[in-house]
Amino acid sequence: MKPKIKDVAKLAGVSPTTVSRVLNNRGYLSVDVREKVAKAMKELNYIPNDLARSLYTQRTNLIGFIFPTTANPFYGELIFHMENASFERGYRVLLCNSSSQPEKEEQYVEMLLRNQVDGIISGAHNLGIKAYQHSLPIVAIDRYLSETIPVVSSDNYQGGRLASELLIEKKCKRILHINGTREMASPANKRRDAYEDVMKEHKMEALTYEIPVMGNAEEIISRLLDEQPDVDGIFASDDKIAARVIAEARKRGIKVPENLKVVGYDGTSFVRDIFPDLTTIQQPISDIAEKAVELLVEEIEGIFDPGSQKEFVFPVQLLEGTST
Amino acid sequence: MKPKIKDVAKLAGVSPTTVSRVLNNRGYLSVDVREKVAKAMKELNYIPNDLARSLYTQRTNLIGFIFPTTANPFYGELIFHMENASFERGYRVLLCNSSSQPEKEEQYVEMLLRNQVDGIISGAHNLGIKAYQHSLPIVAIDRYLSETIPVVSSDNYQGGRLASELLIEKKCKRILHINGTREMASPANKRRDAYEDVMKEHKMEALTYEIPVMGNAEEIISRLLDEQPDVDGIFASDDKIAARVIAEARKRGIKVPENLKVVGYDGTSFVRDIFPDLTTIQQPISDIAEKAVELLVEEIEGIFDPGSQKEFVFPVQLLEGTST
DNA sequence: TTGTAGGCGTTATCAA
DNA sequence: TTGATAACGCCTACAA
Repeated sequence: MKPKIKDVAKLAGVSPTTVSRVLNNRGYLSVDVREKVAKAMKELNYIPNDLARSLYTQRTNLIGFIFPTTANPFYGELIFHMENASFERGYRVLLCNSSSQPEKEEQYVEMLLRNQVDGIISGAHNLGIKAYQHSLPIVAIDRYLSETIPVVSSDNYQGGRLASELLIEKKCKRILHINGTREMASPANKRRDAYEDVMKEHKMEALTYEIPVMGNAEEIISRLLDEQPDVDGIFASDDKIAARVIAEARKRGIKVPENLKVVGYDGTSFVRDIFPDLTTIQQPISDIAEKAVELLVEEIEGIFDPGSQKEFVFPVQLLEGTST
Repeated sequence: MKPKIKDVAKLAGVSPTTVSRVLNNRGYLSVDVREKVAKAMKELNYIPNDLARSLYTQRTNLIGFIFPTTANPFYGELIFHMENASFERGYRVLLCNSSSQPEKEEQYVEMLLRNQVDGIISGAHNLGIKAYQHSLPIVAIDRYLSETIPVVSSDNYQGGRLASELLIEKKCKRILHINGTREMASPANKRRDAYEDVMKEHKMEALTYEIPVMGNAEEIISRLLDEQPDVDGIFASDDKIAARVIAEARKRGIKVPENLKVVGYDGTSFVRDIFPDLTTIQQPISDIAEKAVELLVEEIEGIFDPGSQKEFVFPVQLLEGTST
């Protein structure tokens, strides 16, 4: 069996309390005892049981992440940075990929609560008021979850403007937008708002092709190119869609950027690596990740009051490739 | 405070034991009591504390994942599928991204042990015998960790052959390979072995450019193209490198595939989406994920004996794009 | 069919 | 400076 504090105590010839003290470096301890205990721990290869500890302390140092999917590098990178930031602060991460079963998001929340997580960071969609009711520290990324849940995001409106204005500068006459549906209360909708505002300012018609959550992007892109033969500029709401637009355009002999200019969104380092030609709006993923973890941990530790500030917005950056 | 079993019991007018029974559906229970308890739980919004339960049962239903980084879609997709498979089997996932601090991998293992995980799935590099010593169920993906730890992987040798032979079929005369260094005991080395075997069989010179773990791929690719003006075929050990080769070649005015043919490796769905033109060897990621979880869970539950079979290899598939 | 009591491994209070 | 004891929330013999 795994050694426990009692075993260490017996071997060191002290009481369990004393062992616990050296473990947590609390109270007065003679050097002698310290050494004896340390030796016994090493000898037994003792590893403390955090379950038992957490049961008593009422703190697990566990954070739950609820995100659509690590398979998408945007979330993958976000999660990578958040996990690092959490680890640095002494927190571990319980991972939930919600996208394969969006309706199970509530199950995930309950599971996290059963596991006594100290807080949750969510970038998923449907997480309603339910989770908040449990009065657990929560931070959202790019999603409005409720009145009192702070949201960390990039400056989506600014990003939408940058992308749209770039296409105008580049003399595009017919600029279209591709985005998800408006259903979810996401700050990402502001990308579309910005696009529409910019179009209006330039007296151009705004038209957005929507891709439903479970929709077939391929098909919608095809349809767009069929229906809009005079399109010469496309602002896609993420890099994956932008890349597909370019692939489909090439297939049809439409030259990018000569005949069609395309701007994406996200600018993950993976896509930058693999597709450096793509013009895109880069989100400061590591800043967002760092901030979200910082907020959550401060909320958990009672330093940050979630009522004090609701939104944390980070600037984006336009990265010009050769697709515009 | 959070309601506990005692509170539920009081409200339902029964003993805590009875509540525990309906919770676990154990022993004999009258319908009447069942309903009363259920009602009380709902009323109090009771959520069981898995910590306490685990402390007693000595099982957490927690699995630790140790992988380089979710930022790489190959791992991102693998982890996505593994998390789903785990969830379906009633297990939750503690996530560790080891790549930012490779030397901390042992810390991660210890952390997982403190958290009393039931098992570990690892695709990281340095995890030595140490972890095995703790006699915890472990499954490795694409890494040899120790004699008794089962390895799940795709058929790397076959993949290496497919890639190399394709380039030969396509009449390439000077075929190079790009891969990581040989240091780690990884089945991925077999991709290189296969390349070398195929070259030998065709009496061609084999030459591999190595990219160290922390190395600059960009630079090495540049050097390769500088030093090897007559190269007309490259087999890259992953899609990211393949894509970079293509980007660099284009920059130099080398036409792909006319003057240079490139084959990648991995074939993640993300890269397929964003770069469908790339010829690649696709790993059956979801099969690997599913198998790894299945093995681990069976080992945890005492069904699978890790001594019985050591390797689980899944076939790969050649996907031809226009880069060859 | 239901309740009592003790224990899972740790920590903190209090006394020595 | 150290040790006995109770408690964290739950589960299961055993008793009723």
